[in-house]
Amino acid sequence: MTTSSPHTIFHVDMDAFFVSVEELFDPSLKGKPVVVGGQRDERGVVSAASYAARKFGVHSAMPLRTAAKLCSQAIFVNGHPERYREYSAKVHEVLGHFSPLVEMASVDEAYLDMTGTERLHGRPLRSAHALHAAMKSATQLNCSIGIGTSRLVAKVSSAKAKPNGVLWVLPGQEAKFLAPLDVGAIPGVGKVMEQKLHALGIRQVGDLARLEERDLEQRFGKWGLALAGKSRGLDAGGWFDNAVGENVDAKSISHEHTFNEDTGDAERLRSTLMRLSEMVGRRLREGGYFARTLQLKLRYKDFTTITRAHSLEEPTQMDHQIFEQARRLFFANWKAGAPVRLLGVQASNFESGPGQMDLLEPSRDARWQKALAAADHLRDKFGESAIGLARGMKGGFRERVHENPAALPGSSKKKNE
DNA sequence: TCTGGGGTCCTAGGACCC
DNA sequence: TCTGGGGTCCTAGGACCC
Repeated sequence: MTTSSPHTIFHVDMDAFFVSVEELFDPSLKGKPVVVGGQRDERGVVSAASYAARKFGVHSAMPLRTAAKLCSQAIFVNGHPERYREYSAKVHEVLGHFSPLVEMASVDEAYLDMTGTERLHGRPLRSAHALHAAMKSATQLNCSIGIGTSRLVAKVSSAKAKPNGVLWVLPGQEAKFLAPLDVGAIPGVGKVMEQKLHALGIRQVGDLARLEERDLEQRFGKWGLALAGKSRGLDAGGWFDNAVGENVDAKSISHEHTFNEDTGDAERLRSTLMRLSEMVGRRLREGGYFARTLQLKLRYKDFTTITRAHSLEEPTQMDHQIFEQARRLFFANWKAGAPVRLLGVQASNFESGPGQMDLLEPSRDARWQKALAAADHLRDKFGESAIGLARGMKGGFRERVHENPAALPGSSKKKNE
């Protein structure tokens, strides 16, 4: 982003989104300590907590069982991803009335480039309040809005505006606004980086801004350089540099599953890999992606986790090819019989289309494509359980797919909700 | 406390080629 | 004979985000 004529960026963040949506479906939840993400005795983490629950120390990403201990009277609610998608679409629609440049950063937050909309919508604070009101009347949901000259400043200020507020950081005031905040407030600075900075006596963003760029680069490489810019309110590094609304293609598609209880049952593990492979294949076909690299993820009881990848000669989007690699990688690396906590399958390294078809048997791939298209169609029509391409499921057993809100990107928030 | 699921980006080492 | 260095691809792991 250039400095010549400052951009006006809005960051719109829905307040306690999952909880608020659940309240619309069950108004009796209002005002109570509510935890969304699963039941109190389940393996899993909190996707969202109501403000009443947060008073007990419950927060996103915390194990459900811990939340139950902290707040025994909390009401535990399973997530409903389809509801969140539905409301996310409503949110998106409202935002579209305010700027053509809207970018949903996750289900419950978005960036808007409001540069040059003043003639239509008025000054930033005025349009933000109009947006806030329009959001409430269209969705019955509260949001908070941060306004700044960069994504970074808009995002940090929306966090400061919570709950249900609007905050505008005037052009030129970015460094002053950020200076007193803890370094952990900078998006991209997590626990590890925060500790490293604290160890150097750097606690606030202002401390960071006073350092020489070169020193930061020497100590932290590329990321150090970006950090120097961020401390002054600039969008530096990675995704932040993209223009708002710019379409970015997916880089990977993955599915993973944590078992309710660890299992060393080879047949069960195999059938889970099959199901995950089908889910990945399905999404590849929906998106029109062909993947060259397939990766297996394996987590044991003690949480040690390995990933093993393999790149194919020709990219694929077909279930059986994905499964073939996942299965091979699994049985080549699994300590046979060892209890497994999690399995995952990931596709990446996308290319635009399939390469050479099988010359010896040109009809083979085509037949598969056709069969899969038909299966996808049936699933669309009758639901996920209508059909399984899973062959050789001797146990006759499939792990049940249970709808978890966390399956949505942007489902939990470690901070700043 | 006992740790989900779906992503992105970065680093680092080794293979391989020139 | 000993010893380069750059570039690219692949793989593994980890920090971080929502």
